[in-house]
Formats: sequence, C-alpha cells, structure tokens
Amino acid sequence: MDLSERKKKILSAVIETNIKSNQTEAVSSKQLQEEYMPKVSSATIRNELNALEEMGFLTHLHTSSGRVPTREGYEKYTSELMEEKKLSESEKETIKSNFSSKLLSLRDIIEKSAKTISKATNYTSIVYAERANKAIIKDIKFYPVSRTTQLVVVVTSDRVINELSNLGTNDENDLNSASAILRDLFVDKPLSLIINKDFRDKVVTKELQKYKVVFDKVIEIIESNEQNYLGDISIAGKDKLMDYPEFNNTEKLKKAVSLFEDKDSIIPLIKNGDDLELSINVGSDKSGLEDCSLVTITCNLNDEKHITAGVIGPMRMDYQKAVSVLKEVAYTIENTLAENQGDENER
Amino acid sequence: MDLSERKKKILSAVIETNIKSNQTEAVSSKQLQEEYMPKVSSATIRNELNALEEMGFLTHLHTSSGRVPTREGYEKYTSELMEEKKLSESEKETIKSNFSSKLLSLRDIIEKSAKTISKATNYTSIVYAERANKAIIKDIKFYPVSRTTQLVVVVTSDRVINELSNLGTNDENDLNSASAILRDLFVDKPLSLIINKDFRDKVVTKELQKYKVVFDKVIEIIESNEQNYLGDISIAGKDKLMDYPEFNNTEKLKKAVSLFEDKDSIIPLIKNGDDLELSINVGSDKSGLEDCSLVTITCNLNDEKHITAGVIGPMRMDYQKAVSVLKEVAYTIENTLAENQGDENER
DNA sequence: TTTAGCAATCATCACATTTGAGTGCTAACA
DNA sequence: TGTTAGCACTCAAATGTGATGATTGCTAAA
Repeated sequence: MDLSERKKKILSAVIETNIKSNQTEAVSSKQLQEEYMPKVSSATIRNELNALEEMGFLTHLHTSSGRVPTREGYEKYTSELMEEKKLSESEKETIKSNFSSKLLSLRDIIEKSAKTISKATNYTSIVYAERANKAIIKDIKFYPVSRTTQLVVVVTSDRVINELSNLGTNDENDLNSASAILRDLFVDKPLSLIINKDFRDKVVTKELQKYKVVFDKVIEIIESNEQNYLGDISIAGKDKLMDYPEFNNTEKLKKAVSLFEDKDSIIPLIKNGDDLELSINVGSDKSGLEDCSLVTITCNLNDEKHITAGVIGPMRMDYQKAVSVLKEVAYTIENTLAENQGDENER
Repeated sequence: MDLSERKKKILSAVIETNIKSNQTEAVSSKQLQEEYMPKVSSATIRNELNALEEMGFLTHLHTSSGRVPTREGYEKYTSELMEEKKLSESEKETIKSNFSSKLLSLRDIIEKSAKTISKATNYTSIVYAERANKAIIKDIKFYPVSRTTQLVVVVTSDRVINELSNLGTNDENDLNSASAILRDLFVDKPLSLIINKDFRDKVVTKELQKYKVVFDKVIEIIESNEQNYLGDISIAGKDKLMDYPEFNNTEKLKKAVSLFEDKDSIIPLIKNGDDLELSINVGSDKSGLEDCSLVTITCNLNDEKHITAGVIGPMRMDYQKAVSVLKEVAYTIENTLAENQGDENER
C-alpha cells in the first residue's frame, strides 16, 4: 500500500511534531498547515488526515482532539518514511571522547558504550556482549585461601572463571599436582566438551582417581558457569524513562524497573536472532514493555565476539537520533579496537 | 525526656497503625480508642496526642486531619519503644532455603542475600562486601589472545583481576619469562606496596629492563583496579519502592533510581563507619534519599571480610520486620559459612 | 479536488457546594 | 487533677456546574 507524496509528508509531519513535543500532544490540521504546508488549507489536510486514519496510521482520542500516530504509523515511518539524520561533528566528537584511547577491557567497553548512548539519546540503553560459542580452556589453577577454602581459577579464551570452593585438600603439593593433571587433560579443550559426560567418564582413570573430589568440584564450577553465564550486559540511564510522560504512571514504571533488574529476561529482548546490523522494533511485542520501542545495532568486536547495543524508549521515540547515535557508537567500537589492534603503540 | 507508659503506648500505636496501613494514613483519636484502648475516651487520647505533638513526635497536616509521626517520632520508636519481633519458623525456613548448602562464591552470597532480604521485607535491599584492606598478590599470568592482545590475570588474596591489554609482545616465551620475573618480584607482596613508586623504582633494574612495557602495563592494571575496586555490591528489589505511596511522585522515584545506578554514591551510604552490628538510620540524613530510612547489619564472613546488609525503605517502614529479617540473614551467612568450614563434606 | 464556513463535540479549567472526618475547647464530672 | 461528653469549627476531597476553546466532520460552493 503506497502513500501519495502528500500523505507521506503529512504522516511524517505528525510523527515528527509528536516526537519533538515533550508532551504526548495530539497534532491538529491547523498546526500542520502553519508549520509544514501553508499552501493548502487546513480542510484539505483534514481530509488527508482522515484518509490516513482510515488506513490505520493515525488515531483520534475523541472528536475534537488532534491526531496521534498509531503503532502502525510509527512502524510505517521508521521502515519507509524516516530519513537518515547525520550527527553534527561536535556530537560525534562528544561520543568519541567518551572512549579513551586505551585498550579497554570488555567490561569497560560495554559500560562506556551504554553510558555514552544513554547520555547522547536521553533514553535507557542496553549493551550486550554475547558469550563466545566456543570457549577454550587455557589454564586451571588452585590457590589456598583458608584451611578449607581454595580459590579455583579457570582461564578460558572467553572469560576468567574464579570461584571459592572446598577442594578437600589444602596441601600445596596436592593442589599443584591435581591442577597439573587437570591442565594436561583440559587445556585447549572447549568448555562444552568438558561438560559432556562421555568425555568425562573416559578421562577419569588412573592418576585422577586420587583427586576425584577436586575433579568433581572443578567440573561443577565449570558446568554452573557455563549454564549461568549468558554474556556481559550493561544498562545505563534507567532513570531516563521517567522523563517521558508515557511513564508517568507507576504501573508502567514498575514493570520497566523490574525488567531491568532481571538479566535473564532482558537478554532475549536484545539478542538479535538474525545478524541484522540495525533493527527497529516499534511497540516491542517481544514481551517486556508495552508501547515501548527498541532500536538495536550489532557490531563485531572480533571474529568471535559480537556486541549488541540498544536503546529502549517510548514508542514516541526520536528514532532518527537513536539510529545515528547507535551507528556512531558501533563505528567507534569497531574503530577503537581496530586502532589498538594496529601495530603502533600509544605512548 | 521520658514518656509516661500511656504516651509510649499511644505513640507506638500511632506508628504501628501508620506502618500497617498501605496508605500514608493519618491516625485519629477514635481509631486509636477502638483498636488499642477502649477503656479511655477519645477525648483523653486527644489530650495525649496533643502533648505528644508538643514534644515533637507527632504532627498534623491540618486542623481536621489525624496525627502522623514526625521523623523524631520514628526515631523515638526505633530507639526506645519498638519491641523485637521474632520471625515465625516458616519465615526462617524460607530465608534459609534461599541459601543452598553449597559453598557459594562471594558474589553468590551477596546476590542471594540481597534477593532474600528484599523478598522477605518487601523493601529494596543492598548487600555489600567490603574489599580486604591488605590484598596480597598470589600469582601473575599472561595469556595470548590475539596478535596484539593479551589477557593479564592477577590473582590476589581478595579477588581475581583480569584485563585485556596490549603487552607489546605475543611471543609465548617472552610472556612466560616476563611473568616469571614479575612473579618473583611481586608474589606475596601486598597490592598497596606495588603501587608505591619508591618500591617500583628500586625494583626496575637489570632483567626487567627488557620487559619495561609489560611491567608498566601490569602496574597500570593493578593501580587502576586498586583505585576503582570498592568492593562487591548487590542491590535487589529496586521496584519494591514503588509499592509505597511515598514514592508515588516521579521526582522522588527518579532520585532513587539514579542513586541505585551509581555504585560510587551508594557504597558510602551503607558503609558502617563504626563496627556497629545493627544500625537504624531514620530519615537518612546521609545524602541520597530524603525521608527514607536505612537499616543495616554487619556480619563477618571471615577474619578479613565484612558483609553489610541493608534495607532501604520509606520512613514509614516496618522496622520490626526489617530488623528481624536482617538478623536472620546475617545469622545464616555466618552459619552457612561455618558449616562449610567444618570438616564434614557434603555428598 | 480544494476550500470556506459552520455546527457539533469534548477535554479542561475555574468556581461553587456539599460532605464528613477529625480536632480543640469548654464545662461538667469523678 | 485527670477524664469525659458535647459541640463548634476546620478543611480536604468529592461532586456538580458552566464557560471556554480547540478541533473535527460535513456540506456546499468554487
């Protein structure tokens, strides 16, 4: 269903006016005429508005109120009508300046990104680093802490697991030979393999028998980590939602705050099924928040690691701003890293 | 200034009625008479209320409204009038059942504690594990990740630091001999010493010269961690605040949500200057949230590590509940750990 | 197809009125 | 001296009323 040029212009105008106003204000035919199309009369615009309403893009609160976009209206706008808006140089500069030139840890990167996006857009932002599919074990070491507590450190290509445990012995020699045996068995093997029972059964033999407790504990730690570790996530600007009249009722706000508190439910939201670079989800049907929109972008940190950055806000969101900020941040992430992976050394 | 028995009873009754009602309801003389003291007339109670008001423990919104406790009233109540309320066995059981019998990591303990407290009290809870004063370096290792990125792992008696860095070389031999030298120098030395410039200057000599870049990077990582690591903190039930009419205005809510987002400002709040076991702070003057109360308890995880658990809620908080839940959790923490430090092995 | 003109609609505001819960005070009582 | 009944007074909250103005839908003419 294609719209006439004038209808496109009017729908865009309604939506953009709506976005710019701080209130959830309805837009009137007169206002549109004055600000967008002084050549035609308000009556003409009214006719067009009526048509757009019949198509389902606009709606009406009551007879004498102006027009408000529907979910479908926003969707039409983001998917077809919206033009790309470049950020000003100073805005770009501000974003870049948030990332220091140092090579940051993954945690740093996602936290900085989330803060930056939230500050630049004035919406809540979520940045998520998926865990690697195939983490390889690099090292296993034990450190005595107290008589009955040992620190277990498992270094993988994806993350460093460290947990206190009771390995059943605190003898330094025992710990050393146990870890040596485990290293022999596990280093350069994928985490997923170790959880596999067949592999384990095949392996527990001879020397290992002596360190059965240690072996079990380490498996337990790896298993629990492998099951619980979903990736790294950072959310910033949770309070930003409250600036928008859409969230002026406590019910909605409560839902949002609970959602943000629970990683397990927020990760599926932001996880991009496909490898879309940019995705705009209007009136997020994907559970969570009603009448909210979610804009996400995915970029590659390296061959193994994807980062997905997103903006959550009211349906009446400044999509242009959100998109351009996300693009800039994604660019900066890939770029910052590229710089550091070059051969030059800072300092 | 001591109160007559009847005044004590009336003040307690006003406060407890106030706490029990979901609304911020003022309490009337008639209500008090019916529910607490049918032997005397409402007029008598009115006289007493008047006296309590003159002492500053109660107040009045307008002539014909009932009485509401002042901050001073709540303080008097928590410090002198409130009686200890034991939890029922089933409540205790519920709390205990949240902690599995496994020896949990510190992170697990504080997260579980926070969730448990929040669930049991219906208030927001904060659990904080202070960092150890004297962390000792136990190990330093490097792992090649990509051509220009290495994983630096520094194990200390207090935590495991791991960061990606560019050490300037990816040669396994180089990395190994560099880490060997650093281990020789640093293992069993306190973190604080390593940051000390004098010590560093004394140490950078002969063999180390070759690994100047590596040395600098490691120092940088340790230094930054030592400065930024404040301890582990977990906050649960941020949405609980919204159940209380006190937080029905967006302004307050926004403040609360922003506060919770910022670790740096929340830690000083909960940090107990003295080693008080239990502390009740009515109408928390300690920055942060106005008209809020903070109840905290401190317990020892081991000789080095203290855990502080707290409840944040409106001044009109169920202090009895908060105190008994906190006590139970503190007991469980110390106990759970004690069990695991015993000699028996589960399984 | 566009436009002017006009009746109809309805949220919003200001203002008045009513209602009822609750206190303060006074005078009498124990 | 402490307690009580009774009553006037106060004030928030609920309810009602009417005016205002923005905006639409419709019609008929250009």
